[in-house]
Amino acid sequence: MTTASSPRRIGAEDSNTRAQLLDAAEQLLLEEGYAAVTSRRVAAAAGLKPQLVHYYFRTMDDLFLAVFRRRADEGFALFARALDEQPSLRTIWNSLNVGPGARFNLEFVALANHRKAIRAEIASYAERFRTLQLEAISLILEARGPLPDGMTPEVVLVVMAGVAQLIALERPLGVSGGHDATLAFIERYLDNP
Amino acid sequence: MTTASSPRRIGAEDSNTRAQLLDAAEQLLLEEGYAAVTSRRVAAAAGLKPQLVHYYFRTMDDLFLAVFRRRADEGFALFARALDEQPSLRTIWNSLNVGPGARFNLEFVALANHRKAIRAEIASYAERFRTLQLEAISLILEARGPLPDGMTPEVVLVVMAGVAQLIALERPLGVSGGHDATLAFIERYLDNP
DNA sequence: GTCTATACTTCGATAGAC
DNA sequence: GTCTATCGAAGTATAGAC
Repeated sequence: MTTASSPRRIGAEDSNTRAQLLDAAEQLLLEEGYAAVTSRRVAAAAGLKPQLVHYYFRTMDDLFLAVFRRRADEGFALFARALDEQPSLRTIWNSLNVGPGARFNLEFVALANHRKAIRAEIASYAERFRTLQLEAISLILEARGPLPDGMTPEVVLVVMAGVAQLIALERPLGVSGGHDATLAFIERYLDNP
Repeated sequence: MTTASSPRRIGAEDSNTRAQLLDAAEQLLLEEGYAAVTSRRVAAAAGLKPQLVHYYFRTMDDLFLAVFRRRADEGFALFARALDEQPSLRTIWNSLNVGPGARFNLEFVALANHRKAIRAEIASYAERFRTLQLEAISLILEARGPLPDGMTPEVVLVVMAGVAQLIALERPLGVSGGHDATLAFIERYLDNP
């Protein structure tokens, strides 16, 4: 998890305290945005001293990366398993951050805009995830028969992902124009090829 | 622009210095994210003293709001005018932040997640914009003839907005899977009812 | 292996000088 | 009407004590 060879010592990866810090950082990120994830605030939320953050994570970037990886690995595994059990359009739709994971995403993308290390990690994860989704949706749509002209599986995936993300971004703001109608439209498509 | 009655004095709204600060803040926001927009960095970018930020904007929130409003008002006016000249699906598609305005949007939405005053402003703007878009797209689609079952003008608008936003978010990260195919699909739809 | 004392930098904001 | 001197709080990070 540490970025490079460093003279300073770093806490054990399986430490309980470390996990508490990760939890606190994740919650802060979701509730108040990445700018609120500071060493002091993370520590305070975990009931620990600020310096401990730097003991377990050499830099704040290391902390952000650890938070991201934990969620990403979990999300990837969950999706792969769901796909294995039930390879349907609905499983793919459910994987598209309609829930709380979307705000998480938003914060990381915003963060990635000005932190190189984080950008690389997010991009790599997003590519892997999209590839897996694309393979799955191609098989599923193929079984349904031919698609309208120009509408490839890629297009269906990007449209679903876009709609899911737009709604996830707007809903917390209280903007909801057109959401219900679009969700209904997608529901119908999921059920009915 | 100031939030409330305050004992402290605030610089004139048409001041040249003030405009320079707004420009600097906007550029920083786009290039480095909202967390980089601090009084000191804004001032440095404008070649001015940090305290001037607080002279022209009582709080940093006031500065953010001023930056947002300037762009939002301009965007709204541009769109209304474009719509008047050429009321087409393409005009609506072009208004959906495919360009540089998207990152701007992203930063503000992220910012809105933890600043009440900003959230209210953005939500109100988004609603107004969406309403105008919806009126326009309804007229345009009506003229094209009946839509497929369940696909209302709202749905078309949300889908287009979602795709535009997804691409705008992913492109700077270097993620591009499915973008080209989807853009081609939309192009075809814009031209060809 | 785990945590604390501490250095140094940058932040937002105000009061008051020109 | 415009800008400067300055404060107190918060930020990241390191070296070293238990």
